[in-house]
Amino acid sequence: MSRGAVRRQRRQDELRAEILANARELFATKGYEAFSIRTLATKIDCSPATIYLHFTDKYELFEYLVEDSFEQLSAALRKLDLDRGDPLQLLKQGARIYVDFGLSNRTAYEFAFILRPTIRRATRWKPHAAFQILRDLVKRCIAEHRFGPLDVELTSQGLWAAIHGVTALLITRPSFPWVDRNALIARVVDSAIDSLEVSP
Amino acid sequence: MSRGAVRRQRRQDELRAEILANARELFATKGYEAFSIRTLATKIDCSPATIYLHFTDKYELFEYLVEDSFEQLSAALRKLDLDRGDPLQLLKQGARIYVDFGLSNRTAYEFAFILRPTIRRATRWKPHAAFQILRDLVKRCIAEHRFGPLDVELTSQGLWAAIHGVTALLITRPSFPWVDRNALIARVVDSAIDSLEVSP
Amino acid sequence: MSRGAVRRQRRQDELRAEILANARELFATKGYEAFSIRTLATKIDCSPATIYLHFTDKYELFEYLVEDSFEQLSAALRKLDLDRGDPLQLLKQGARIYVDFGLSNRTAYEFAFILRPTIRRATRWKPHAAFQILRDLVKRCIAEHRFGPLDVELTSQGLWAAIHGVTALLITRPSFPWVDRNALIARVVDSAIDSLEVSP
Amino acid sequence: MSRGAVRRQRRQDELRAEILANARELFATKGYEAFSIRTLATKIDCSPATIYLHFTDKYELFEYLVEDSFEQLSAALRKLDLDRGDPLQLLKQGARIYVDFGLSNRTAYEFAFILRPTIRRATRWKPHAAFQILRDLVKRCIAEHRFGPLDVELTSQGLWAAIHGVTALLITRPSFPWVDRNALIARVVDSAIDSLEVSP
DNA sequence: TATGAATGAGTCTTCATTCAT
DNA sequence: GATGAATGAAGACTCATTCAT
Repeated sequence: MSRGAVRRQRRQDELRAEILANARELFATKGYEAFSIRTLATKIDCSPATIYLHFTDKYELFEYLVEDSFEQLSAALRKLDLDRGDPLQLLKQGARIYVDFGLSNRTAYEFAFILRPTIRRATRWKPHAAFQILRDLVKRCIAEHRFGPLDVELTSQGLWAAIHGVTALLITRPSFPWVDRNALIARVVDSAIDSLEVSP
Repeated sequence: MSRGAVRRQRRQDELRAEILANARELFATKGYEAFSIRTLATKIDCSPATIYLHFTDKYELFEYLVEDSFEQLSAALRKLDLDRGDPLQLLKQGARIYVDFGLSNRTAYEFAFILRPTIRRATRWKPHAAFQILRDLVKRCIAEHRFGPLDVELTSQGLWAAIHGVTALLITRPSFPWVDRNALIARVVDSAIDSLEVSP
Repeated sequence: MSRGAVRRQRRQDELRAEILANARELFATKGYEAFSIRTLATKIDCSPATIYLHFTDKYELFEYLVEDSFEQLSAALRKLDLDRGDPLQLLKQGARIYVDFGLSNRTAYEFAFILRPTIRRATRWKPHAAFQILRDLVKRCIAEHRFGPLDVELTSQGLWAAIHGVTALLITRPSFPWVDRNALIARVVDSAIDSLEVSP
Repeated sequence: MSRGAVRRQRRQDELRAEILANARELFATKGYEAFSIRTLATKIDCSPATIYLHFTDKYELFEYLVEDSFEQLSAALRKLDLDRGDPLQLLKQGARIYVDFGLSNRTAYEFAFILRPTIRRATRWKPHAAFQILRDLVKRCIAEHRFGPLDVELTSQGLWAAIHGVTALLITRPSFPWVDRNALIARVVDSAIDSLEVSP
């Protein structure tokens, strides 16, 4: 690749990154419908047509951000050393990472679990990688007798539901008079997991 | 009030009710932004301008439906005889009613806890009546020593978060491969509450 | 109807008429595709949205003008007293009226026989009233032995084709160095009809 | 010219040919306005900018195709041996070739006689070579006393008009319930010419 | 009370064209 | 010679809202 081409590519990438960053922001604050390519273009100071050089349409842009958000969440969870250590501790840590990820990456969390495009161009929500990780940990907890002989799928979904609950509420109702967030999260996570434990 | 005035008032009320019923439907299927006064007017066969005689704008209409939805939820919960019986059982029943309400009144639940208007005209989300009921039950559980000496507020919020989690996911991600819904709900409720119990 | 309503209706009708007149003009000069609702709106000094109060979309507006043009042409032809007189003379007069109509109502003629919308929303071109009149005259010519025993349909279509030819060329290629228009039209009409005559 | 230059020139020419072939197709299906350089570029798998290396703009491309179409039509007509044989038969054959050319080369015919670009950059339609051939035959018919002492120009234009009529209608109104096309064409041609003949 | 008409602003998207490389 | 990137201008169309009636 020539010097010029390299430079061009770089500018290109920067622009794409800027589009994504701003789109993320806008989608999350406005929701799918109220998000407008025009506004986005204005915000990053380019013409609407330029956006279309990178994404074929609004929905594709949205979809990309959803994928990307799942990606980020999985990445965060993969930082755990999943195969070693007490699975129950790992599960609690995982749950905590999940919630924390949501709170420090609100927009990503919104894409992954809250926003819904009106045009459901056949968006089927399938178990995501993060959920797989959770499930694997639950499986280990059962296998290693930290939990009773529970149904893996049921347990995992129940757990996910509980931690999604805190995360979603803290994100979407920030003005509610919440108690200390850390305590709240801890309580939800502990309640959900402790009850499954085989008492020693 | 004269006979005529009465009749007029009645027609008035009917129209208002029709507006509300259809608006609820539309808001819930389309979301705040994609909802259109025009479409609403067409659906109930009147002019857009007529809607404005009952609600000053789209947002006010939305807000009304939010209030109303909270109302409905509280009404459902008030069917419990809150002052008698085992508070722990009552709490579980209450939680179950909460989730069931959400699933059989998706639109109302969406208004109360999921939808967010784009224009955040300083909507402050304050503890709603349903939450108060929950809290009162928690308080009784503690007072009657079914729970340990827990923080009422923290416990109540944690509980709410968990049950909101299932409800919201079941509503907004219907195409996810959920396990049996009843079992899932039961698990979330039980997990959240059992762990708080003072072991007998 | 109240005084106010009448006045409103009148203004309404005027606007509609203005829309139609200007749309006719624009469609004819620009063609279907290049015609723009925006331009039309600007020309009659109203907002684009206003146009949509009268016609649901560009295509419907176009279609209306097509219908209307056929209507006008038929009206022009119906001025002939079709049942009396020498059918051959009537036929020649009819042909002449057809061409003259086209030349003095270019836009109407364009709608009826020249313009084609790109989006062919199933526009099936069916025999129009003007063509029926032509055919009836041909039928009479045959019945009254001014023509030989010709096929009515074939003869009528052939005749139509010839006179459409002159009309279309004179309209769409005005800068061609035509001979005297009257003579040309007369020639085409005469040639097309004389050859069918039973020599006396 | 060097070997390299020759090869380069060849590639060049091929590209140009491809542009033209596809542009012809697109212009004819979509009309002048709906034709898009972008679509063209996509179709032949090159960048829009590349098209501009061969034609200064959309209009020039269009114009070239018009010229070229006239060219093709003349070529088809020149297959007649114009100087020998019965001029009247030749004229009929010529007319038939004209119509057939139109029907089997719709796009070319559209360019030559039907399509009109919106931007009329002062396109003056001048007598084309095909017309000249027609006129020459008419002249011979008169000179050789197959026709009466007619005005050459008037006769030629009249003839052209008639055969353009069938051709244009058959092309632009294909869904009309036409009688047998061959018979129709024959009728139009015969009618137009027979009437000019000096009866033997 | 109810509404038909009207509109300004804004939606997504496409286009012909230019220009630096 | 060829192109990828960029854009200004324009396309059809929809909407919340107002206002005269």
